[in-house]
Amino acid sequence: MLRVSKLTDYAVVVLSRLEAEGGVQTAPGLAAATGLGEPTVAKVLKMLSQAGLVEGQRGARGGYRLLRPLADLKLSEVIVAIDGPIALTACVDGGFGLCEAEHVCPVRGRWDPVNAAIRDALSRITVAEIAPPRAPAFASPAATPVSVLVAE
Amino acid sequence: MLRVSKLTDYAVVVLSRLEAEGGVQTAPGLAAATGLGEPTVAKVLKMLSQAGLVEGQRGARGGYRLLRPLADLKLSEVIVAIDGPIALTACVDGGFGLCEAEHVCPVRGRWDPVNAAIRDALSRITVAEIAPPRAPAFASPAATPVSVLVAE
DNA sequence: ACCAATCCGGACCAACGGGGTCCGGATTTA
DNA sequence: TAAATCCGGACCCCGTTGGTCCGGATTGGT
Repeated sequence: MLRVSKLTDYAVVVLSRLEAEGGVQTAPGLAAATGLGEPTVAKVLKMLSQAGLVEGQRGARGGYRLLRPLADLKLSEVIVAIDGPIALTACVDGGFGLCEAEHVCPVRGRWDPVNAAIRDALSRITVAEIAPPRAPAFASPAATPVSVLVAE
Repeated sequence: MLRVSKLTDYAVVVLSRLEAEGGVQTAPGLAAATGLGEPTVAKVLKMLSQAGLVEGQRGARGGYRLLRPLADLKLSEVIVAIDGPIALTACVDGGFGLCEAEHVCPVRGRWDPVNAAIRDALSRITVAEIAPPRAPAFASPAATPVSVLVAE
């Protein structure tokens, strides 16, 4: 499938929402605005915070704020923040001790150029490019019964 | 992690072995030559056969043979054969009915250019480029002290 | 004509990781 | 002091992946 995790997808949504609204926003607020689960959004924001893509401010009136505009944020950075290093195989750029049969593995290190190509491709795309252009966040707060749609 | 499945990795190994040896080879033979499990190799070959990358010949003296030289085989073809369509998210190029919240998903279709970029990158690499140039088991026993480095 | 070798198609099962939730603690504001 | 909020982790459930196995079909050899 060659998939990124759903969390990465969510991260893009949350980030775009952060930029659309601007300023400092709480995790529950972002959850409500995006229609995602509150604990899930919190988890995503924590990861993004650890990666230095957003900044969390504690206490009452706290929340998260964007550290860089999305136009300066590479997609690869988000993927790395959520999914970890970008590598198509477990043998990450010739690392040792990961593969039990690495001393006989005939493709050791040969995936490296492939990984590099993928990283390069994902570095050329910014989050702003895949974030929904619709800045208007109005989105009919009561008219978006996401929970209803999802609940089903 | 953005990983391809292990099976895809195995496929590259098996394919490279197929080309290195040439002609028609049996699944058990390839398993022995690559050090992979026999049922696993058989499974990989079946998938590659269904995808039209190799051809299986039944009966005694049967086996598999390569239909195209590895230099003409794109890496993306192998990945598609084993892992299925290349798409980073479940929403494959705007397909419907896959995501339960697609009506309200703000990033619907926006991953398409990303997927295209990945496909493009993987299409520019041939299997021959990542296959080991040659894999004679007797090649350099002393020149591969990897097992010593691993020391486990 | 029979048997052995081999591919073919599918079912089956165990293990790992992802996705989602929850809780206690730390920190800041009112 | 109390409320709001982030922080760090533990926890569990489910789906997919990886790996195995079996019966059937096909082909070549004896």
